[in-house]
Amino acid sequence: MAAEIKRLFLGFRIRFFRSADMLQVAVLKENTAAVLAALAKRHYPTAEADVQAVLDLDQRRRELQTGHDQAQAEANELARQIGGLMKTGQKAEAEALKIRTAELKQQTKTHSDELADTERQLQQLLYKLPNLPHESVPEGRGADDNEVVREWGAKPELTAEAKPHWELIEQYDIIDFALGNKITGAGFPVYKDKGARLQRGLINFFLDEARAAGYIEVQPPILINEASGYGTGQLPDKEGQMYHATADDLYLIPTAEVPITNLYRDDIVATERLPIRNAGYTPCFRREAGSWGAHVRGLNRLHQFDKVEIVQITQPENSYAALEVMVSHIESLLQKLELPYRVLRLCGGDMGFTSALTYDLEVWSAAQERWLEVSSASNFETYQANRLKLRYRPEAGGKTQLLHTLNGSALALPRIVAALLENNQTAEGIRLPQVLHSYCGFETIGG
RNA sequence: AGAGAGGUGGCAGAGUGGUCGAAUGCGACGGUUUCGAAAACCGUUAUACCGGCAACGGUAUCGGGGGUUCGAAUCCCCCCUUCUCUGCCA
Repeated sequence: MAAEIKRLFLGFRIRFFRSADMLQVAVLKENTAAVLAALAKRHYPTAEADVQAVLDLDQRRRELQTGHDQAQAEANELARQIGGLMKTGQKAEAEALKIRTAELKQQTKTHSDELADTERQLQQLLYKLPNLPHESVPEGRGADDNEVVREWGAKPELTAEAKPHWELIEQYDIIDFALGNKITGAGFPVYKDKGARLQRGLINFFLDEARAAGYIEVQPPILINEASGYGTGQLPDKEGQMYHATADDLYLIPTAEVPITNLYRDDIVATERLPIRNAGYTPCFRREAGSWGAHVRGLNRLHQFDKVEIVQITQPENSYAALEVMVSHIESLLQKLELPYRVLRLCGGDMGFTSALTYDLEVWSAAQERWLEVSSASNFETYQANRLKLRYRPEAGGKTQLLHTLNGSALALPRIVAALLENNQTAEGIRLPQVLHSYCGFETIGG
């Protein structure tokens, strides 16, 4: 799901976040060498030039800000004096002051135009820079360089007659792509009978587990406005990946992370509310333009799918511990579903743009004989919080500081369903894992 | 969807062109008082940026954006949003 995260987070915003940077300028300034080293791990090509340009633009920005403020201060003072003169009827004196005022007005206009321009350039540049990888992120350029942290479970031995899930769903008539084609289009399957009930059971199972793990359930809107799209980074660059309802200028969410994380946009969170833990089930919509290929048959890639997402917002010193706990929660789901899986720590070259550290979880799909990504859990540190203006106050009366945001899928349904069907197929039908029996109201499909 | 009325600091609520970041009340925090607490009294109580070691000073922000003006919470335009009535609907 590294690619997925990348798709989701490449977009950036300028207009809504005048002073929000992606990487904080102060960090670049004070730790230039460390930043450059971290960007090298990402194989980010123009790091040195970009960082230098950021520092130069920031310098320019300060100068303009100072100039603007001084001119404006003088203008404000003159306005006060003119007010006093008008009151006492000294018209001529007031008119004399207006001459200087007109000058200052021109000056502040020039300054603020230039300032806005400089800030825009600075933003664009900062938005180009990816997050800095955590020190534990392995070196590497692509998926082959990801580090397998651990594997769990034994891969099932299937018979020669074993089928991939796209055949099983037809055999048992539980998921119907042709019907979806008729009413919507490709990639919008219809779940029927036990297929539909399995979906519902999985969603309830995931939500109940999340609640037991301390996550507060939320049910957010699945259409979001432009500001939210920019808040978590889907817009504007990845606009083409979201469905856009142009009549109302709203977007269908590609993941619940967008509305849930944006819940806390512009907040200064009271310390006693931390950490924030939310879980939410939503359908997710992705246009997946240009990403279809021969290996994405059946449930492997859809335009609409269901997912339970978990989100955490923590104090900086707690975020990496929180990430580990999130991953073990996701693992516990897979273990209860009795699906063999492995945990990958993504390398610098494969990691999503906004992430500092990402774990992907993949289940073994026995009939396809490949690993399927079913979850991606990331710590974004302050990268998203900076854009969201999501802060807290470490000490009463002290300065605000950015929080850390994290999220993970727990879990995305389609590939889980694919693996459940394939791995558990027998001559007598598909035997569901014990934990799902009460959730679904049946134990087998077919047979 | 149509008509009308609103959107001000943590909350409530003044303010309709001039020194207003904004009265007053409540809440919160600190202090005085008290054995302790309540009450009373005094004080503090937004965010961001710029300058400064700091103290502090400056700038911006009264739903969002633009405009008029020497000067805008206050006037004008557009948008968002809340409430009431009508319409429609699950």
